[in-house]
Amino acid sequence: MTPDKISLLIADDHPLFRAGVKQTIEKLEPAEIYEAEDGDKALQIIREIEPDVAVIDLRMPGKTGLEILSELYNSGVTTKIILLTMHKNVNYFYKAISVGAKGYLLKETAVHDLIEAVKIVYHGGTFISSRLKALIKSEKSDEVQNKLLIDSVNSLTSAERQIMKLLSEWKTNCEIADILFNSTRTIENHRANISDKLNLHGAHSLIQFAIENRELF
Amino acid sequence: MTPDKISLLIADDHPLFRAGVKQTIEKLEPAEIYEAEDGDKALQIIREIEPDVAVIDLRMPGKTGLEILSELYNSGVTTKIILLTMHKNVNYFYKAISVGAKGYLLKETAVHDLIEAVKIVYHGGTFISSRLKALIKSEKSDEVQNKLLIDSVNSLTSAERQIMKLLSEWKTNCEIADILFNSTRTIENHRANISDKLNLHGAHSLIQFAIENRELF
DNA sequence: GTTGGAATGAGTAGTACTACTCAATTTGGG
DNA sequence: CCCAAATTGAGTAGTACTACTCATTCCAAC
Repeated sequence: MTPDKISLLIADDHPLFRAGVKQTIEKLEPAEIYEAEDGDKALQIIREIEPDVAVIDLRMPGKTGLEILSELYNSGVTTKIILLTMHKNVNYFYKAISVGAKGYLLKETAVHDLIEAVKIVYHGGTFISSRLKALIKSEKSDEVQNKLLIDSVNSLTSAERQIMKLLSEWKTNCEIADILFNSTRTIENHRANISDKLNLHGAHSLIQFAIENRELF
Repeated sequence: MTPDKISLLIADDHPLFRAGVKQTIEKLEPAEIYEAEDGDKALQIIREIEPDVAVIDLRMPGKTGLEILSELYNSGVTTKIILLTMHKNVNYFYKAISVGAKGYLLKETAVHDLIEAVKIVYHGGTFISSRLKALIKSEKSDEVQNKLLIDSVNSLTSAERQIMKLLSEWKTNCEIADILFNSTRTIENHRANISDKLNLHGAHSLIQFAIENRELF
């Protein structure tokens, strides 16, 4: 089917998982396979070798998959990137798409889907886990809502982003104020503005969002 | 080295990861390999087939690895169980050991370590990721402290456990009170007792512990 | 059949965060 | 240079949780 060997990067910090992906691909498709165990090495290999396709884990030591996508977006690199993650968080999916991901696969996905995704993306298409598609449709949060939510997250200022990062580490307002050399009142005001932008209300809704979506900040 | 084929169960909800483990073992060691994609199937296979060794993920749909260990503890089943998880949480490790795990491996572990662990455990020994051993030693929380902490967690009453479960789902005191048909004051008192047992103090320390150690409840 | 743990509930005081409004200063881009 | 956005800070009121103390009921084990 595919006349030439596909060159492929597998980036994941779990050696056993990389072995699974590698052997699955090799068994069914001739391919030149590169491996990376952290985000920095993955980025380096993509820039130096420009493989046809890269299958990248979202959460890795060093740079996350989303950070790699952001850095390569509009950089002229032709490598097509598929995110492969265990996170069913739809916000991560919308973020990935918004920074140029060509595919989004859940780790719970069947072996067959990975081959399919690599082929399709290699030929210029896009691939999304059917399980995730179902989630997007079924969930109470409808599609438009979530796209808007990602736009809101992207609209956060750097001070606001900083606070979300610290919140995702369970820091209190007091601690954040100390770290940023600000008054507690300032942090409180930033929090209020963030909650406003993200349409969050109630007790610990903001810290919950920060922790459940920490890769977005 | 090993005269007879080892029979081995691999339980993990990620097909690609199972493929990695399976092929890694098969390449280097003759083995009869079974697979399970969730906790219930894993438990069923262990009870029916009693494989020599079972490599089980901590977090799975259905029963978790820790729940499987608890159910099999003192049940007479001879299968030796190795937990294989990405969680570096030392509390999970101490809990696993306290319910009879023979090995505790991090997913970031080298391929070689898995083979080693299976062999050692098969022959009656125990195996712990060197990375985790390092963590246990280095961390500010010393070994004795953490063992005591697990004893404290195990000493929680059923009402207290229930509250920790609900807290790990970000429920507020108000919501928990409604769910359990209690007064908010009762929940507050239970929370105080739990914080006392676990030696937790300050703002959101209890909900943080509940979320970061949810598999313990 | 009493004793101790568990579960239930309350009083009171203090801290942390939310939910509004308002305002001064700083800074980057047209 | 100027304007809009970002950053910084505060007033006030209310809610959620912490940190103690204390009391009642229930149940199971000795």
